[in-house]
Amino acid sequence: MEKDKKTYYLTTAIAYTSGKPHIGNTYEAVLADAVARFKRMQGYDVRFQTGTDEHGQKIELKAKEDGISPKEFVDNVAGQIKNIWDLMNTSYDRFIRTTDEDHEKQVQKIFKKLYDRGDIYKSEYQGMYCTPCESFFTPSQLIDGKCPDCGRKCEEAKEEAYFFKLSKYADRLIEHINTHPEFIQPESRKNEMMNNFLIPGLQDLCVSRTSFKWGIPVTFDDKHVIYVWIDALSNYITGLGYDADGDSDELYNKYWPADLHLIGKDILRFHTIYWPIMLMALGVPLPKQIFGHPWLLQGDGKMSKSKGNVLYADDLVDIFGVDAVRFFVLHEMPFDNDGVISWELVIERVNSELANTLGNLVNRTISMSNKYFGGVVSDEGAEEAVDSELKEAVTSAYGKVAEKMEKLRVADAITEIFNLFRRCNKYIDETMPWVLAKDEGKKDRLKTVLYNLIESISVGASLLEPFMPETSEKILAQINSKKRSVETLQKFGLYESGNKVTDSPKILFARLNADDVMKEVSEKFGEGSAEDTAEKPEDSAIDIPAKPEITFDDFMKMQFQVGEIIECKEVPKSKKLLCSQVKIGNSVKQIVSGIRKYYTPEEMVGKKVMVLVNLKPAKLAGVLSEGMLLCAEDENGSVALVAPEKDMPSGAEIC
RNA sequence: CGCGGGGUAGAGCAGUCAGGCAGCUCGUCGGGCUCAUAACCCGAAGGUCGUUGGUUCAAAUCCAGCCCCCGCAACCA
Repeated sequence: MEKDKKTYYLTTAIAYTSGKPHIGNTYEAVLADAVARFKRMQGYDVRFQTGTDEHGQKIELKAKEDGISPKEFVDNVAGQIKNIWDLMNTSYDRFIRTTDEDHEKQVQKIFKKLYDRGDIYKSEYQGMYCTPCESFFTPSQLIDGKCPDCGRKCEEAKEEAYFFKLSKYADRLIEHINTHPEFIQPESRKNEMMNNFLIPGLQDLCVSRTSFKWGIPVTFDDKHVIYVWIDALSNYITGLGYDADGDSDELYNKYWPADLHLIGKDILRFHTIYWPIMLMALGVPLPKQIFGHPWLLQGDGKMSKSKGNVLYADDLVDIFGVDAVRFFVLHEMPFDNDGVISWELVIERVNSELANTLGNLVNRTISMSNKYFGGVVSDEGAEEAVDSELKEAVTSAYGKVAEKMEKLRVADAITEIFNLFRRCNKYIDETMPWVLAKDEGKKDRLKTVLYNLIESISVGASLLEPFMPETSEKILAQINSKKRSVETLQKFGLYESGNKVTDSPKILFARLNADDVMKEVSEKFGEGSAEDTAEKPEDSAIDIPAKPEITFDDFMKMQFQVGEIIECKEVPKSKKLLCSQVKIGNSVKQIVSGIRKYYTPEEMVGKKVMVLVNLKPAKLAGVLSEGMLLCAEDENGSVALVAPEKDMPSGAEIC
């Protein structure tokens, strides 16, 4: 039996362990889980892999800031991510971490193999180099020709690095994409990749770094660590026990090539270009499909990061429960547009779909069964014409859902299931069981009506399992039934006649009062308004990386003065820039600042602020700037101008 | 002319690739019902499909221009 099963291997992108994942990241895992569960239901032998991407400079730095080792740092974050995935009931088979020993070992082998085959070669990376910081920068990153970190002079330099010959395989990849229209999904993305990257021509990819240490070392050249591409992408095969020397695991032989890589639309390029080329170079078959899903955005302005209330899956679960959150992200995500989430929207969905349509249906049906027949549900065969439409809706539901799922239209699949529940509610109105109950002669008809309802709910609940596993189970338990197989979902009348439903139905989803929920939310996670955030000095302290010590002479080189803003307007063609005329003593300087998001030109005028006067002028968005307005900046990039504490004349020196 | 996404009823969206009466859910209003979680069922109102022009018997849909919003990139001196 097992051998005959068709396999289905799907993966999510691995999450970067730089911090706690928000609801958008979680969406991907839940989406993959729904697909995985649905495929299992259809009888596939499914393998579902997810995990974390744990190397890189950013993590090295963050760990340093926290005063812990990178490994401790990623252990902590990966733990959080895994907890959230578990909380969301994602049924992954492996949670791979790029720091897993088996993964690291294979990545080294893959790198070596590509090198041995001549697809990776050593060359030089050119750029501007700051020796004290040991960092490379592109010319555009430099601040006035100087290092953006320490302000010292950078020099044109070369660093040795390994490069991967993408161009060699470009033609083959173009051919593959053209002959496999299903390869990149949604299809609109295909043109994007072709036009922007493949057709203009691929540049060889830099695949190693010497500027940081937190990565997998190149075995034959230990100055280098393997950069993210080869490290992270190869998780899809190393997680199955792929071996570059040909001694791969059973799992690999069984499940590769993957049926689906589910990823965010932002990383489509890496998965549809770099990854396939890597596989071609290794002589490994390509995955069948790569789906770049849209993003889940936080629509409500009230939930900005600067106010500290970004949406996290665990907070949402705290308020709404796992299945309500799963339902929301799966159902509210449009297929190729970005979706929106906010507390209010979740409340509305929970009330209308989960509480009203589904919860109430189950509850009223079970209540009637108890009220009229002591919970016993039996089919007395007293059919009437109205029944056929209900039966048709029930038996055709699976087909409709499967059709949507085939196209990964998960939201539409859920809609189909809820259409079934809606149809059941309508059936209750059509048959009016409470009227039948008053007529002793209609007893058989009443029994049959309730039987039809319970049977319909049993099918609906089974269909719900991939999307809302807990709810599915709860409903089936309440009606004393089991999850149906795909075959039996398409037949009506398989609920065991004479069976008894629970005599104490539990509310599946309670209706929520928006005001109460919002109150709870602000008590638990938030602070009411932006104004009173200031009274949390403990939390609002932030640390930034220390810069090298400077001498008093260095300090004295800088001239700070009080400046009065006498005129200010937005810089056309820019989004963040304001151009101010600043009166300093008796002269006026034009200064451009990137603070448009936080100050309007009107409120700038008249302010007396701290100005760095002797900064070399530079052009920003084509406009000359002759100094710098000093600002305080918090961790979210929100800024406040620095002003003298008492009124001082324009031009007063600050020292 | 940096790259990309979007603008369809009060809200959230589908429909656009293959042109053919403008649709779904929520909300609002009216009605019905009372088994149920003030739930359920029926009906109605509500849209210049961002804008201008073009192609067509016919355009939300195809073509061209313009406006606005959102990401990214750049720039945040």
